Amino acid sequence: MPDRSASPPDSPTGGLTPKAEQTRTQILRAALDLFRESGYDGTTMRAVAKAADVSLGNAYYYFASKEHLVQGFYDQIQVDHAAAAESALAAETGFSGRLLAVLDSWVDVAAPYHEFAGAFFKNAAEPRSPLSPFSGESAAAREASIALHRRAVEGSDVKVAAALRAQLPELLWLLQMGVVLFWVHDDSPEQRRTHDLVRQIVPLVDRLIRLTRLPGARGLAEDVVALVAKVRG
Amino acid sequence: MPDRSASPPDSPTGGLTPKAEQTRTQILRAALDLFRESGYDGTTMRAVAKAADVSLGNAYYYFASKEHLVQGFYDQIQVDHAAAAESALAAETGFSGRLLAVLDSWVDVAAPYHEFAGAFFKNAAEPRSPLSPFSGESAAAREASIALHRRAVEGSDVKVAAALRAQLPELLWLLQMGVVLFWVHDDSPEQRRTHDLVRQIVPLVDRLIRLTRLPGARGLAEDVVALVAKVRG
DNA sequence: CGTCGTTCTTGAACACGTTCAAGAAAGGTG
DNA sequence: CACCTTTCTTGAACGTGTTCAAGAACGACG
Repeated sequence: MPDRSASPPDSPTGGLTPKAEQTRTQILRAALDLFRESGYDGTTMRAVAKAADVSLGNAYYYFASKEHLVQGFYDQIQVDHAAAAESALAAETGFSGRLLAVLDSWVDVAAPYHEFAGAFFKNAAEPRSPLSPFSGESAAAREASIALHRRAVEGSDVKVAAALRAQLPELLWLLQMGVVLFWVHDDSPEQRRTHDLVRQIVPLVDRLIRLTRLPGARGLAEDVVALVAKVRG
Repeated sequence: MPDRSASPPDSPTGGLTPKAEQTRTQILRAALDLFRESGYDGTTMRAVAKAADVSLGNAYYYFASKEHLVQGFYDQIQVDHAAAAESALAAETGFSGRLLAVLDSWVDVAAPYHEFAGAFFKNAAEPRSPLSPFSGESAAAREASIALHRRAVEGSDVKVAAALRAQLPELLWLLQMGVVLFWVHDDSPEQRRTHDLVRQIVPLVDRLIRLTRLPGARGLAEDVVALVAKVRG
């Protein structure tokens, strides 16, 4: 009796895949090409299968759904962002500059996918979707992104209230999610408005963080941290 | 020659509808009932049409798509919220209490739709969707919601930096959007965690606002307002 | 080699959202 | 009343994402 719930390699480079891992990447590559070319809705699973030289059913053997193909896009952009941010970070020592480096490099890296991203962004917003940035399936990418912000913080000179320090990278990641939300809605050419937003908001964040060391604000900062900690669980 | 782009009453209670407006509400009512009962994905347009005693094609004559049926849900919940918040506001004079009244009453009013909301929330997140809270089609509901927050601010004793005062209702509306985002992802029974979030974040916001009058923070507040103003355009 | 269990592959079939050509009612206008 | 235009109504048909029963290919063990 064949396994009813035929679950193939589920993770990007899942543990269990002999050599037909190649077929998987073949499908994924075809999908990303078509997504880029015709957008998400404009790309049919039949077209993906044909471009990858497999049958329709076979595509579904490797990817549980069309949405799952998008996870490949996530992984790709995350890797690209990590590389771009890393080289931008090398040139900056101030906190402000380093945060700007991380945020701005994301906007640059994501630029080619802007139109396509708008079309499938809705899927990411669905709570139960594996594509949600808060989902368990996205944990790896999320952690990697938070780690990037941690590097931005730790490599800098920023003085921050002790209680806040540990949580800061996660809060900055949240800020980045906000930037992404804005970016997706940004119709301006070259996403100039998102660039402007980033450039203006970074010094504000910088000042806000330094403010947390003032007597009147420290307690507030601690409460914010406590709130985030409680709410995250 | 019949009008090719057969556009029927587009707005909720659009100007031009003789008496067959009744058919429209009939369909809408059937849809909302089914949505509540079986969720968004579990409800088919065929089922809606049958429940409303019209043909499938006729449902599409009145509503351009399944998503457009959801606008009815939006309108309903906004009206309910306005009423609930109004009565809650009557009992509160402090800013903190008034803000809590507005946010908490939303969570209460929306509770019956929590499961259903999660299923279609993705549509609202799509930039080009008319259901997006930032879209032109949602402008009316958005304005009404902002007006509610304006009432919360103006009826209270809060002292806020002048520059911030005008923008505050809009910022609070943004805060509410954040609460909605959290609510949609909230799996806890009765959405207890969202209630906790609201109850904890309100005093924080209260303190944060009062802080904007301190010398060290006032400039920052003004810059935030300037940023929001620029970014909104 | 033969046999069995697992992994992989296939295309037909299903249910759905949506479109469309065709026509029925309804509402003037003479 | 007859005629025409506009509004409304219909169900078949299309293309889509997804499922499924059936079997091919493969690998291990005797």
